[in-house]
Amino acid sequence: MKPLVHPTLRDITVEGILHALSDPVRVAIYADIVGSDCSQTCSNFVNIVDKPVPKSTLSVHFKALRQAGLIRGERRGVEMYNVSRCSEIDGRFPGLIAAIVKAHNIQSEETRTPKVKPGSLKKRRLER
Amino acid sequence: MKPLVHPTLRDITVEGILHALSDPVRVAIYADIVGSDCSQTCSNFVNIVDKPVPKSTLSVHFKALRQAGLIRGERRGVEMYNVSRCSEIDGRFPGLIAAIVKAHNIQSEETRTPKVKPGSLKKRRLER
DNA sequence: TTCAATAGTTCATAACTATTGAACTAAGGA
DNA sequence: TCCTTAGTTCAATAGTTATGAACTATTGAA
Repeated sequence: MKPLVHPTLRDITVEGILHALSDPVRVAIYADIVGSDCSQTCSNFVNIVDKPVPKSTLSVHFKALRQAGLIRGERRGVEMYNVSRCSEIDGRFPGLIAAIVKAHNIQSEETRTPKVKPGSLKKRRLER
Repeated sequence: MKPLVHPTLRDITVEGILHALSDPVRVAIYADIVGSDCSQTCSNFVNIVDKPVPKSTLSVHFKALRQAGLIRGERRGVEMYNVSRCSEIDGRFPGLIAAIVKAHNIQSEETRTPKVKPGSLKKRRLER
């Protein structure tokens, strides 16, 4: 099986990070990985949003997060464990990851307990 | 001519912001608008990156920034003036915009004065 | 060693999104 | 009025993404 590729810190770009996290599924996965203190397998995230994410799609999302330099993946047997590279990234772009994850959490919290009357938002965020 | 549409603060999403700023031309335009104290017309940005940006493309990019809620545009005669909505956004997602613009500036600075051997970077950013 | 189960990847294709030249609109002069 | 300038829209094309189906790789059990 092909070895996993991870960009060096220098090859990580702001645009790449923002693009990777501009997808609702990927930002949810990433916020979860950043917030957890142990590494996580792909299939933990099948139900990260309301609708189950197909495993081929999950695989593509994890590849996108790896290639953006946001996570590091390691195969262990049949599974793959993923950890965040946020402390590395923080050395180069201080505060960036924290601000994005915080904003994501604020938004998720709003969606979970909306201040406006439920259903009045045109596009509810977790729908696809 | 069609009136400009701007989302309300509530309708702005983190994903929308990240997507809008995941394009190298748009993030450069936006960082410039945030960093300047007066409003800016579209055509000021034709040479924001090394290669001139066609005006139809610029128009689409400004529409994307407006629809993401990042800027507010106002037609004045034949021109359009644009200002950042960062203080509004900061009320909802504190520190997000500042962190992204700062990271963009760090990256631009690195590219302008590379630590690695000159010429080894694919895309050098020209100064304006 | 063979089989089955499990985790993840690859491929093909369909659906979507982005770029841009050309034609257009609208405003402000001369 | 006609010209110029600023920006928009359209249409063609190029590029990207999502996902079911088929695949590989690893593990454990029989």
